[in-house]
Amino acid sequence: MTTPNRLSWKDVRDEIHEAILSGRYGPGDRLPRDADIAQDLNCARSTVQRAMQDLSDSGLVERRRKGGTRVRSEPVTRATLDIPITRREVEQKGGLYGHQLIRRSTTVAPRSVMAAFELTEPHPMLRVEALHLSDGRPYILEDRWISLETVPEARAVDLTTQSANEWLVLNRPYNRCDLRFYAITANSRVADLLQIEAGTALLVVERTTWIDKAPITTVQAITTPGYQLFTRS
Amino acid sequence: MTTPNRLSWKDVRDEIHEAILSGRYGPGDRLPRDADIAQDLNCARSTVQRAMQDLSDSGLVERRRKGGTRVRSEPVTRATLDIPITRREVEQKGGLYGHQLIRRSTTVAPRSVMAAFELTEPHPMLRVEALHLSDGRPYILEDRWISLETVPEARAVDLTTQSANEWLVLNRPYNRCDLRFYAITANSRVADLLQIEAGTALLVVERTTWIDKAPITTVQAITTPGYQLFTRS
DNA sequence: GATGGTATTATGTAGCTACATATTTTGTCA
DNA sequence: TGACAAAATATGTAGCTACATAATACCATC
Repeated sequence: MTTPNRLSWKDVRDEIHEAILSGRYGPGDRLPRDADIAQDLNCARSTVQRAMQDLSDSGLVERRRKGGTRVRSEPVTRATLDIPITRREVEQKGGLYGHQLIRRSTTVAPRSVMAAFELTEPHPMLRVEALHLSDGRPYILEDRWISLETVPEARAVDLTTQSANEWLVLNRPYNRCDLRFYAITANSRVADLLQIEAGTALLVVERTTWIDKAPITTVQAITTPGYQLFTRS
Repeated sequence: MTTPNRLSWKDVRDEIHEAILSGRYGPGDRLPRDADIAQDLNCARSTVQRAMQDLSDSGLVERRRKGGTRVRSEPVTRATLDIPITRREVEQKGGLYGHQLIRRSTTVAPRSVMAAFELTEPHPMLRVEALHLSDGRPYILEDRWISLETVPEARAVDLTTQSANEWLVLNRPYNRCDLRFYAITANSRVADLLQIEAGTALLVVERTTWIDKAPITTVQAITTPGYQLFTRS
C-alpha cells in the first residue's frame, strides 16, 4: 500500500482538531494563520482552508476575515439529524408499512398553524389527519396542514392510497424546513387512535416547510411510546 | 453595487437546486456530469464540484465516482441541531443561571450506561445528579455518568461551583457524540425535584461522548414542561 | 458463457495563482 | 482629540492543472 506522502485536507483537519483536543489551543485561543499552518505541515494554503472550513462547520472553531481563526470559547454540540419519510422508516426497521386516512377537511389556518408559518393573513388550508402503521399497529399519528394557495393540486390527490407525507415529499420539494421537538401527554383521543393509555408521554416532531417564502405544509407527528430520535453516524 | 459576472459556487448550487425543485430533474434522475454543467454555466469544474459537494452534504443529491450525480430518490429531511452548554442556554433566554448538586457517588456502570457506551466490561464511574436553574427555578435535571478511567481527575473537581456539564465541555473535548431524544413521564422523584406534577410528559435529551474509543460521559438531561428543541436557522 | 484483467469515465483531491472581501490598524488632517 | 481615509492583513473564492480513486464497461481468454 503506497501511503501518499502529501496530506489530505482531512489529515490537516484531524491534525488541528487533535491540537485543540490535546489542549495545545484552548477555548478562545487564536490559531496560527492558514498560511503558517500550511508551511508547518508542508501543504498548500487551500488544503488548510478546506480543513478549517470543515472545523468551522462543525462548530469547533470560529473564523473571521482579518480576525483569524480561534477556538470557540463556548462550544456547542452540533449534530445532524436525518428524518426519512415514514414509510421508509418503518420498512427499515423491518416492519410492514401501512397508513390510514382519518380525516380530511378544508378550512382556514388556525392561529397555531399561522404561527408556525409566520403568516399574518388568513390562509386556506387542507387539513389531513392520518395514521402511519407498522405491521398493522399504530406507529405515528400525523396532523398535517397543507397550504392550498401554494399547493392547490393537493385538493385532488387521493390520500388513501398514498400518504400525504410521501406525496408531498415526492412532489413538493422545499427550500426551508423548521423542526421542533417536544413532549406531550396523550389525551383520550390521541390515546384512542394510537391504542395506548391516556396520559402516556409521547415525543412529538413538528415540521414546517416552505418554498421560497410560500408555506407548503406543517405537520405535527405524534410518535408512539418508546419512540426515539437519534443522530446519525 | 458591482455584480461580479462570474458565478460563485453558491450560485451554482442554487442553480442546480432550483433545477431540481422545478422538476427538471426528479427523484432518481441523473444529473449531467460536473464538467458539462461547468461548461453550461461557464464556470470551472471546481466550482461545480463545490456546489455539488454541498448539495450532497445536505442530502438532496447522491454522488458516486464514475456513477455520476443523481437526485436522491428517497429524500431525507436533514437538519442541524446546536446544543449549547446549559448555562449559556439559560443566559441567552435572559434567565439568571444557577445550579445545584444533588448527589454524587462512585460506582460501576449499570447496564443502561454500559449500553450507551457500548461497553462490555465493568467500568468505574462517577455519577453526578444536578439541577440547572433559571432564575432560581428548575430548568433541567441531569443525571450524569463520568468514566473514571478516561477522566480520573473528575474525582477531585468541585462540582458545587461549576457544573459538571461546563467543566467537562471546557476540559474534556470529545471526538464522538451520540444524541438521543425521547419523552418520559415524570415519576414522583423527578416531579419533586423539578417542582412539577407527577405524570407530566417531559422531553429527554441523552448525550454520550467519547474521545477516540474511550468513554467520557453520558448524561440524561430531563427538561421541564414546555421545553422545545429546534433546528437552527 | 463465465472469468479476470484492462481501459474508460466521473468524481475527489492537492497545488498553485490571482483576486475579492471583511476587518482591524494605522495614519492624516482638521 | 476625534473623524475619516488609507494601508495592512487574514480569510474567502474562482480558475486552472495534474493526478488519485472508485466504479463500471469492455474485451480477451479459457
